[in-house]
Amino acid sequence: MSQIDEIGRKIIAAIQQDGRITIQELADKVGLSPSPCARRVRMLEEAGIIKGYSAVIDQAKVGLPISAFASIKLERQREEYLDRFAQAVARWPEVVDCYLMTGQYDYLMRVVVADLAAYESFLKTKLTRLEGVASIETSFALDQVKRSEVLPLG
Amino acid sequence: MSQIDEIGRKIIAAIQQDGRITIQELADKVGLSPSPCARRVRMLEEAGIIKGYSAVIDQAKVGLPISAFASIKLERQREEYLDRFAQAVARWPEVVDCYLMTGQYDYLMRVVVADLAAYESFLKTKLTRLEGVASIETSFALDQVKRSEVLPLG
DNA sequence: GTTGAAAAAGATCATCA
DNA sequence: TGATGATCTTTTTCAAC
Repeated sequence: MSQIDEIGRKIIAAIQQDGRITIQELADKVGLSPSPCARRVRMLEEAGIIKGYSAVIDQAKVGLPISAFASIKLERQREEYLDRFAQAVARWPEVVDCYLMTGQYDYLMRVVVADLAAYESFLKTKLTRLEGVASIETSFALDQVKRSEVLPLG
Repeated sequence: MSQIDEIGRKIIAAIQQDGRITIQELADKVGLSPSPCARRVRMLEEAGIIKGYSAVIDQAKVGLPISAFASIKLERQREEYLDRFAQAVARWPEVVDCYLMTGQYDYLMRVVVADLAAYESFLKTKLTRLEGVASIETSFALDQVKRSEVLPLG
């Protein structure tokens, strides 16, 4: 399963950097001929290692300059609350990332919005209305210092 | 610049969901014929709205199950420190996301590693060695509840 | 795993409305 | 800005090595 060899790592690295690289270029880059290279990519897709492909969009340029980080505590970590929370989060498009955390908070989420008013609205009409939410603490990002699409393989 | 019309928004939404969608399919989906659709995609690329394309990789399946969130305070928010910090972060592949923040911390970063030992090593050999870092607080993600590649456009 | 060739699919470009 | 059709590139699939 996670028995990925040197060539597999090279493919994953290259395909993260350019999700639209052609099989020929990729084959060159990893030192393979096109056929086995294509076969390997297909295997990575079928294994779920490559989950999909996406265009990387400039948030600010599409009118969404704000990333708000909300740290959330639930009243109790009851299974029921956790499930409901996950379902709600899945429905809300503003929430682009959400993690179940160790430590003093239960969740950390990144919320992408156009302005503070939109964040206010997200809080009032969605997050605070969810049952079981005990507290919310928000920090705002002033600037994105780094965003890498490439995982640190070997 | 951010004068994106309905079709532009549809293109951006669709191309985030599938970064390898063909121009034909995309054209169908947004109600255009292939040529003008391709022209629009190229314009979005040239405007930097589409920054690139990437394969979405399953972190856990490539042996990187841990996301650590480090909140960092600098000694002083001197320009010099900020620049150096940004440069260091750019060099470290473990740091996949990093934001300059409002509030009690200066930075929030997500660090992707194979295990706690690797995070320890990241702290010891890299982060704590950087001049100007006053404090580091880490929380670990137990689970990824959501990760969306799609921004909440209109 | 490699090579090479043929068929199918997609992208691109000039041109016209 | 959008549509159409010709051309070129790329991908895929297949054989044989």
